[in-house]
Amino acid sequence: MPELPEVEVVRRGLERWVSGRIVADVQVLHPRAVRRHIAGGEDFGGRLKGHRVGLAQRRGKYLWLPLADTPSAVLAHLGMSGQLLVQPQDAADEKHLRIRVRFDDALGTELRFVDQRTFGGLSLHETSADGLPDVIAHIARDPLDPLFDDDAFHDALRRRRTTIKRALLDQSLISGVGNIYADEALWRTRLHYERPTSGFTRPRTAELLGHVRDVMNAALAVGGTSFDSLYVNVNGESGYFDRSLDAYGREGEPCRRCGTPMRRRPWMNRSSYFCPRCQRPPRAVS
DNA sequence: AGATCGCCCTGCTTGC
DNA sequence: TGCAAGCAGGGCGATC
Repeated sequence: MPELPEVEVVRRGLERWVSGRIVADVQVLHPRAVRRHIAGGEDFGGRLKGHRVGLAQRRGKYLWLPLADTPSAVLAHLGMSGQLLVQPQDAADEKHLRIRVRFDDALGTELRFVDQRTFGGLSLHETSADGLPDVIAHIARDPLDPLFDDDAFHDALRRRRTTIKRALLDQSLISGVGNIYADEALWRTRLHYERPTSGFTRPRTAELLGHVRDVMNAALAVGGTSFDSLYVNVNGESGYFDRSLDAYGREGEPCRRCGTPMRRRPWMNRSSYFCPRCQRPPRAVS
């Protein structure tokens, strides 16, 4: 599943292989892939045609391609299984190919949106003065954004009546943190996922944010090396998930700090992985 | 308005 | 072996 570092790798790939090219034709092969484009697939393709693609942008797990000389952008979310690939035009269609974008040049490659589970999709939206697509105005800056405000995040944590993992996954507070990196950062900070945010001290928030950034940067460092080829590829191919996870998916395996078997708990239709010794529950939560 | 929860989707894994 | 249930999970809309 693509998390923020993988999405950033995709953004860089798009910037290199797609930005600057002019759209010649768009094929929408599955309506669900453009469900956020209310006017439908036909309208989506028609509005892209003839426009030059600007520099690829990203916030959290959203990325978008501005259409040059227009106040609009193609917004993309990869969801659970989405991929954006730059493929040779004569390459065989992927089994779950949803959208194809051809360009008005002789480079011989096309952009493909491939998505097995169809949680992701593309859509076209108006952009505001700062270039942000209007439909993601509510998405907070992500922790790798230089303009992310650590103090404001801390203040928001103190105001909320919620627990820390819910807050980490709340895209209006901080974006780009998914279930995996939330568990990783909490393990590193020795925090239980049900710890109330109202009692957080400034140093604790700072430590947590530091660990969130560390795990993301580590994954980015690994994942950013493998894409320097003709193809923009993503989707867990960084190898980071195979070797470097300390918490996620490690139920029953020894904690890398203290050796205590790690636990998994059902949580919000998901799972939370934690060390019962390093990450003590706040009250009667086991 | 803040918090919670169900739903969308498909392929792999697990269990009977 | 075959089938059903469970699981993965980001984001959004409905609900309280």
